[in-house]
Parts: sequence; structure tokens; C-alpha cells
Amino acid sequence: MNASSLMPDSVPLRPMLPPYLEALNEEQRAAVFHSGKSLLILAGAGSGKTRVITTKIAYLIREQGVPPQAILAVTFTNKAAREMADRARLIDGRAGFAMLRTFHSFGAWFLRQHGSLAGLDSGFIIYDDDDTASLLGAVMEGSSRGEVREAARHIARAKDYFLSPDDPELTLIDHRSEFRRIYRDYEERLAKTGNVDFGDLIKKPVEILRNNPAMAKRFRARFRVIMVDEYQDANVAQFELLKEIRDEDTYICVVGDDDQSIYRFRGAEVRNILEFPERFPGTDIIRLERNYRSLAPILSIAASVVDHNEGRLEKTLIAVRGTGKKPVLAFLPNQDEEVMFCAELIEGSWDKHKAAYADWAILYRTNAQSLGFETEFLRRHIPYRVVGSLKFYEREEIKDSLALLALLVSPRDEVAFCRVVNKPARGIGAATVKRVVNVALAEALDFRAAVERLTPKVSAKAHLGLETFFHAIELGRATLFTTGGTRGEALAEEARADEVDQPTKKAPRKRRGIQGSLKSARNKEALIADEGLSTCVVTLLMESGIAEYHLNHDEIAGNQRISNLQELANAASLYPGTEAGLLDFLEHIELDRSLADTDVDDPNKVTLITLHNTKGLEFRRVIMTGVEQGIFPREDKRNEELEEERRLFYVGATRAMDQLYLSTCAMRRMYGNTMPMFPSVFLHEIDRKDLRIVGEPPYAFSKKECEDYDEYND
DNA sequence: TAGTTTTAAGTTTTT
DNA sequence: CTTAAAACTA
Repeated sequence: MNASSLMPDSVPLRPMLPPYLEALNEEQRAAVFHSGKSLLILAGAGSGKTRVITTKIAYLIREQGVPPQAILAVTFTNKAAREMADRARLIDGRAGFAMLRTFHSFGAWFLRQHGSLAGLDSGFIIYDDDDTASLLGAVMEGSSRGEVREAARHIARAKDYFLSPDDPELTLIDHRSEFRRIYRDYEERLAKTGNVDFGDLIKKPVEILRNNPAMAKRFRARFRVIMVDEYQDANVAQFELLKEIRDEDTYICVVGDDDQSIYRFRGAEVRNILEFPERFPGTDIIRLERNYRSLAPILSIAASVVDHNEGRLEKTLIAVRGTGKKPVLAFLPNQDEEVMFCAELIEGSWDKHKAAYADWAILYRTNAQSLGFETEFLRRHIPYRVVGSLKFYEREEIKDSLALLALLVSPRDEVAFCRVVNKPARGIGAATVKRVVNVALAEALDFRAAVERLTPKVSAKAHLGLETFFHAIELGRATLFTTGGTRGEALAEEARADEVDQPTKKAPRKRRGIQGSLKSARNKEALIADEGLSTCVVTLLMESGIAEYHLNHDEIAGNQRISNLQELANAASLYPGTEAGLLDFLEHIELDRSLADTDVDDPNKVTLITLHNTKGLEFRRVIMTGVEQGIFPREDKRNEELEEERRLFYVGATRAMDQLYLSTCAMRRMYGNTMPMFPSVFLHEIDRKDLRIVGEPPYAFSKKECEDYDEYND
């Protein structure tokens, strides 16, 4: 007998691997080593997919000699992009030179360089949904708010599906004939502002690459390896973009989980992942089914719900961590009791196990549900953080400031102009604004030129107001110094810096505390410029009168608004005080609404979060709340949409590592009045024996199996 | 035109 | 019940 036959099977005969590869399991390693045409990794929840992608990036650089600049990795969220970059760099520093971006920021990067091929100037601003809606409001004059919102949704959807106003398939999105006209008018009007919306960040690059074969050929030579994370969330336009940026020699590796596809409403096509092997012939498939996160009973109920879906690539997760306690299903009388239930669970675990607050996450379907938890947690002094609904950049004062800043680089920006031209009141009424905009649109002038054209027709008061306004904008612009002179050069410099992905920003420093802002507000000095771009921001806010306006309109929340403005100025100080710096600043704000973690002071907090926002996260203990018919799933969900809600349940449940709680209320306040509620269908799809039921269940759930909820918190 | 009052509408989910 | 847009008055 030779030595090797005495060895257990688990010790294979192969050369020693470096530790970063040794840490992988067999399938993960196969995915990292894989070479060929293309690879589809079906990665179940908690199966270590980020580890695989980051390791693969490092492996390609280290072992395969792929230049980092030739690697493109695309994600859907900024958080994921950041995490991926950090983890890849940890394995090999050179990974920092690979391009790791979200789809949208990749599109923006592309358009800054090649947008001129579609008549776009390089200083464009990205309109968010709000801006889009106000522009559409101007296009659809006389329509109700709801109609405008619906049209805005449909236009965004059309762009997700890569449909233009003259596309016959547009009827699948909106069959009304006037929709085509509205969409076309909107596109025309948007073009006149010189700006783009979210959908354009994907759609326009595809069009440019298709219409400019020579440039496309050169561009395709750049990336030899393309990886896509969360591929199940890709929409049709993103799929088209993927096809346009690769050629026959490009290696494509996509990672995803069809069971976690939860963005259908946003145009995500599960078909993209289901049909990937057909779309890219020669694709190999690797499944990652070992789950390293959750205890077995948690995976089991997650699976039993999603098993009710048809048309999925069956996957069976294996719980590496083994078995544990059954998930708890709590029947509660109403939402106030639900809040108390959660609070007591958390406090109880704190007392009994010294479990950290940060171990806990409360999941809900809609952002509005966070309110009750916030109020009660404040009362009980339970520290918490709300993820996602931090609408810092949607606040009135912030949007006003951003509009002013936008006007410095985007002089034909209709939306920004209308927003701030008469704020604070300068005697410029709606009628005047409309006339100025119409002249500007009709004669392709910027607003200042349009006013001069109109001078005799505009009242003296309005004219004076407009002059004051333009003067403030000029003062703001004057604070920007251009490096080397022209805007073009500054932008080119930024683009070059981007080529190797070296941030043009300075390293973040400690932010000025809220206290400092408050003190300055009390002194009526209001805002303090720090350095870099903040000089421009502060000048503009002071000169335009916006700072004073918000100081005066801030009677309830103390000086919150001024603090917010100060916070904006602080954020700006990290960027250079140039036009390129300003563009960079605005772009980062539009594409990444999540504010940098400000709670470094106390990270031990309960997380309040929507189900959608939890993707990619994990917590030791998770409470999924409001598991009621009409809320989760929403009542109008049928067929594919109901299947998507099931996947959302799956995503939520698989966030839990050790313990999962589900709560469902018999009554709930909605729109001000109290409505009776019924348990979610999903609860009927789980075997009763897999749950520990507490509280007062409705008759549909047999009572004798239930317990009082004294002992639920073990 | 500015500021206040009245009325209606609305809750998915996100880049 | 809350928030935003229309309507109304000064």
C-alpha cells in the first residue's frame, strides 16, 4: 500500500495552494480557476459569492498575468462595488487598478468620454426621478400629478427595456398612442437641457457603441475580463450594454441567483440569467450551494416558500453551520404590539445574552413601516439606524443647493433654473419663469441670454430679481478655478485620473461635528467654508440667499436645515474647487445616495431596513415584520409578481444567521384608519412543524400548537 | 405675486 | 394620518 491510499479522501493530491485559494471550497475554487469563454456562477444566498469574485480578480492578476486595467467588474449598488474593491485589494493591492463600478457609474464614466458622439457635452448632470418628473410635468402641461408620475415610470421602464419612442414594442409598456408622443417630447426637452436621466446612463452608451463601430472596436480591446455581480438584477438595456462592450476574446463571468431576483418592477429580467447559457454559447455553469451563513431551520423555511415558484433553476442550499432553533412566528394583535414585541425581544436578548444591538435587524416591506419602530426605540433608548430612507439628498434645502450648483456647469438646466430662480422670493412669478424658459427653449439660448432677449417685456421688478439671481450664480462660478484654463482640459484630466482609478478626491478627514454647525448657525454666520469645493458651495448658498431662506423657514426642526447645508459643504470640501471637481461631486451624489457611515461613534445599533435593501447583508437575528396579506405580498400581486414577492421573502429570511422571527398583525392602521389584516399566504406555504408559533393565531392556524409568548426569547 | 388655507391624494421596492 | 398641490385672499 502506498502512502496516498492511506490518506482520507478529503486530502487531495495536489500542489500546495497559496492561503487565499486554500480558503475556498471545491466549487468556489473551480469557479476561480475556470477559464474558457464564459462562466455562469449560480450562487445561492450565503454561499460566498463575493469571496469568489474578489478571489477570482486577484487570481487573474496574480496567477494569470491579466493586467488589472483589463478587468471590469460591475455591480448594482455602490455598497457592493465598494465592498468588492476593498476585499479584492486586501488579497492583492493591484486589484485597486481594476475597474469596479456600478452599471450606472460605468455608463456615466463612458458618457463623460464619448457622450459627444450622441450630442452630449461632457458637463452633463444626471437627473434623478424627481428632476425627471418636474421636466415631464412641463412637457405634459395640464396633466394631473398621477398621470405625470405614471408616464415617468413608463419612460424609465422603456429605457430599461432599451426601447426608443419610435419602437413598435413600446406598446408593451404603455399602449396609449399619446405615450409615444409624450416620450418623444420628453426626450427632446431633456436633450435641450444638456442632461441625462438614469436610464440614459445605460441606453446612450449602447447607442453610441452601435453607431460608431471604429470607436467601439477600440473600446472593446480594453477589457479582457468582464464580471457581473447580482446578474439576476440586470435589465434588457444592461444586457445589451454587456454585449456591446465585449468581443469574441472577452471572458465573461456572471454571478447571480435567480431566487434573489427582486427588481422586476425596475426592468430586471430573470430571463437574463435563465437564458445566459444560450445567449453566450460555450458557457460553463458552476453552482455554489453550500451556505455558510444560516442555521438549517432558517434555510428550510426560506426554501419552502420559494419552492412554490415555478420556472426556477432548482438549487438546494446545504447548511454548513448545521442545525439550530426553529424560526418563531408571532401572531400579534396590532402594529403597536408588534413594535413592543420587537423592542422586548431586543432588550431581553441584551439582558440575557448580552447580545449586541448590532446583531439585530428589523425588516419591513415599505419604508413607512419604520416610523413606529423609531418612535418606540427612541422612547426606550434602544439605539438604531435606519438604512436607505435616509433621504438626505431628497431634502428641500439640499435639492435647492444642488440645483444652484448644477446651474454653474449646466447653464441650460431647465429643472434647476425653475427650482431656484425665485427662491428666496425675488419678485419673479410663474408667468415670467415660463416666458423665460420658453424663449430659451425656442431659441436654444441659456437663461441669461433669454432674459436679455425679453428685457423690454419683463417687469422691472422681475428683471431686477433675475439680475440678482444671475449675479449670485456668477459669484459662485467665480470661486471655481480652472486648472490649465478650459473646462475641456480639466475634464480630460479627470478622465485620465479615472483611467487608473485613482480618486481625484483627497482622503476623507474627520467631518465637522453637528455641534460646530449649530454654533455657526446661531451666530447667523450660518455656513463655514472649509476648503476645496466647499468655498464654492458656501459662496453660492450665501450669495443666492438660499441659506438665509432656509434659516428663516426652519422654525420647527431647530437649525436642522442649516446643519444639513453645512453637511453638504463639508462633503464638498473633499473635492477640488474646480469645474471638474464640481461635476465629480454632483455625479457622486446622484449615483450614490447613501451617506457615508456617520455612526462610527456607536456602531452597536439595531438595523431598521426594507427587505429590498437587505440584499448582500447578514445579521445574527432577524425579525421580518408585517408578514400580512396586502402588505407582504401586496394584494395586487399575481403570478410572476407574486413569485417575486416570494423571492423577496427568501432574501429576507436568508439574511438571518442564528435566529429568525416572523411577525404578523391582526389589525393595522393604514391611511389613518384601522384595518383587519390576515396572515400572509407565505405563512401557509411553510410547514407548521418548522415554526414555533407564539401569540394568538387566527382560526386558520390551529391554536393548540401555539404558546404564550413569554418564553420565545430564549 | 406672496403667503395662507383648503382639498386631494397616497405607500412599494432603487440605480 | 401625513404630505403635496390647487385655490384663495391680501
